[in-house]
Amino acid sequence: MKKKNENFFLEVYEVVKLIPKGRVTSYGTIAKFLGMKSGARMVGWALNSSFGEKYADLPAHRVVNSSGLLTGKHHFATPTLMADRLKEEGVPVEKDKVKDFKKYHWDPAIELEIE
DNA sequence: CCACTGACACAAG
DNA sequence: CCTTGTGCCAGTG
Repeated sequence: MKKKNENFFLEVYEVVKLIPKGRVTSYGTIAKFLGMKSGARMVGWALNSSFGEKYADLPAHRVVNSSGLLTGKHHFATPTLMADRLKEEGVPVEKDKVKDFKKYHWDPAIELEIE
């Protein structure tokens, strides 16, 4: 028997860590990339489950919802940390939302294929 | 075992 | 564009 979907967590972390600077992705994209089409919630759950542990290196601020909205900013140390960090990375944020999200959207299934 | 919750996504109004 | 409702999987009480 397998070890449950624990591997799923690691996959999420890996993908998130692979997100290049100045780029953002969505929970649904990661979920789909991992094969969980409807597991978008699980992605966020996975992050929240390990956020603050050894995965502090996890750039969760680069992960937003399908609309580019910073839904998880409330879980950061400060609600402005996420938006502020994205701006530092070079991603314009407008009203807790990534500007030109489509343009900054990073898709592992595609980007990783090109590399 | 059942009910509620959650860093979402999609459809309809 | 915004709000509401439903579906999804897993965890917690």
